[in-house]
Amino acid sequence: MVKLKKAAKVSVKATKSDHSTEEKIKMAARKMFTQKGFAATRTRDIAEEAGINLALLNYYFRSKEKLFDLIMLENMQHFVMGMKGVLSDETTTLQEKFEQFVGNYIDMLTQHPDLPLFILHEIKANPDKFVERVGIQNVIFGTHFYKQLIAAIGKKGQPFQIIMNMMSLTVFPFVASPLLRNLGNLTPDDFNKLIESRKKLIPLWINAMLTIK
Amino acid sequence: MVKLKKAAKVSVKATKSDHSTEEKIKMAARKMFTQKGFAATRTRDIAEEAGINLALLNYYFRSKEKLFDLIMLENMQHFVMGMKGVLSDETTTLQEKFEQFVGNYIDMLTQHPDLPLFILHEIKANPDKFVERVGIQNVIFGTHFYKQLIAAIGKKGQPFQIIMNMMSLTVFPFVASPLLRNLGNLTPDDFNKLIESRKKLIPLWINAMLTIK
DNA sequence: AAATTTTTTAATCATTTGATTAATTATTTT
DNA sequence: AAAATAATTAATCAAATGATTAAAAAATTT
Repeated sequence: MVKLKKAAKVSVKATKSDHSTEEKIKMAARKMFTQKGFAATRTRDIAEEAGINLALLNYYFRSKEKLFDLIMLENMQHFVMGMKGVLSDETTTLQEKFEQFVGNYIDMLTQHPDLPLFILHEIKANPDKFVERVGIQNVIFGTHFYKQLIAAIGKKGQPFQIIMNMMSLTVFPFVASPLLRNLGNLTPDDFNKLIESRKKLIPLWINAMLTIK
Repeated sequence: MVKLKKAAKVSVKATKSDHSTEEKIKMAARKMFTQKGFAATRTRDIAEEAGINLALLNYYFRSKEKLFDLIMLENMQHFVMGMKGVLSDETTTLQEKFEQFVGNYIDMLTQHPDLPLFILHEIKANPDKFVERVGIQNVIFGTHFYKQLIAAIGKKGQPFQIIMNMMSLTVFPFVASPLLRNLGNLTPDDFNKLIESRKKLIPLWINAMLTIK
C-alpha cells in the first residue's frame, strides 16, 4: 500500500516536477520500445538509456507493462489522432485535405520513422488492448472529409478504399523502408528525397483514382 | 562435437525422414515466430506447439536463433521471390503483369496474412542480417517488367515510385488490418471482401496514375 | 533545526528462458 | 541377434529478466 500513496503523490506532483526522473524514464522508454518493441526491450535497457537506477522504473510506473501501456496510448493518439484535425477542418476543400493529410503525415513520419511499424506490430500482438481503447471509430465517418469524399465520388465509389489507399501510399514506405531502400538501390538520402516528393505526388495519384468510374 | 556428426546425418536423412520431428518443429516454429515475432516467442511455445520435447529443438537446430534464421530466410524468399516470376515473364503485357502481381500477392497474403508484418518487423530488428542476404537487388531492375514500365512512362516518370505504390496498395492493408478493420467498422468478412475486390481495383488505380504527366 | 516524506541506490529474489546433460528408448547396421 | 547409432526424455544449469526490499540520501514540511 506504500506504493499507492506514492503513486498518488506523483501524479499530483506531475505538473510540478514534470521533467527529471519520471520524464527521463518515459523518454527512454519511448525510444527503446519504439525501436525494439515491447518483447525485445529490457527494463535494464530503459534504465541505462535514462541514466537512472533500475528500481526507479518500478517505483514510478509499477511495471514494465504499465509503462508500456502509457507510451503506447500516447503513441497511438499521436498516430491516429493526428489526422483528425485535418479531416475535420470545415474550411478546406477535399483536395486541400488530401494535401494536408499527406503532408502532415509524411512530415511526422520523417521525424518518427519507427512509429508506424512499432504501433502496427504491437496492435497485432494485442488488438483488443489498444485498438478498441482508442476511439478511432469517428476519425473517418462523420468528418467533413468523409462528406466531401462521398460528394465527390458517391458511396458507390467506395470511399473507404480511397482512404485505405491514401494511408497505404503515405505510410507503407516508412514501414518497409529497409526493404525498399535495398530493392531500389537507394541511399538513405535518396530514399528520403523520394519520400519527400511523394507529398505532392500522392494527392495527384489520389485524384487520378477518383476520376475512374 | 557429437552434434556436428548428428547434424550431418540429419541433413543426409532429410529427404527420407522429411516429416516427423524435424519438420514438425519447423512448422511449429514458423507458426509461432510468424505470429509473435522472434523476441516474444519462447522455445517452450514451439516445443509445445510441435508436441515434442524441448531438448529436440536444440538437438535438431542447435539454437533458437539458428532455427529462426532458417524460417526467416524461407519466409523472405516466399515473400520477395514470389514476385520475380511474374515480373520476369517475357510473354505478358505490362497491364497483365500488374494484374498478376497484385492477384498473386493478394492470394498469397490472404493465406498468410501475418507474413508481411512479421518480415518487416524482423528486418527492421536486423536489417543487415536479412535484407542484404537475400538477393533482392535484381528482382526489379533488369526485369522485363521494368523495361515495360520505362517504355510506358519513361525514366522521368519515376518508375520506382510506381513500384512502391503497387506494393503499398497491395501489402499495406494486410499490415494494418486490425487498425483498418476498426477504422472502417468492418467485420473480418467484410474486410476480406474489400481486399478481394482490390485485385481488380489496384491495377485500375495504377493505370490511372500512369496517365499523369 | 527536527521530523517527515520522498527519492535514490545497491543488493537480492523469484521466475523465466535458452540450452545442456546423462540416461533411456528406438532404429539401423553389422 | 548383437552392436552401434540415432532419437527422445526428464532433470538440471546458468544467465537473463522483471520486480522487490531495506537502507541511505535528498527534499519538504513542521
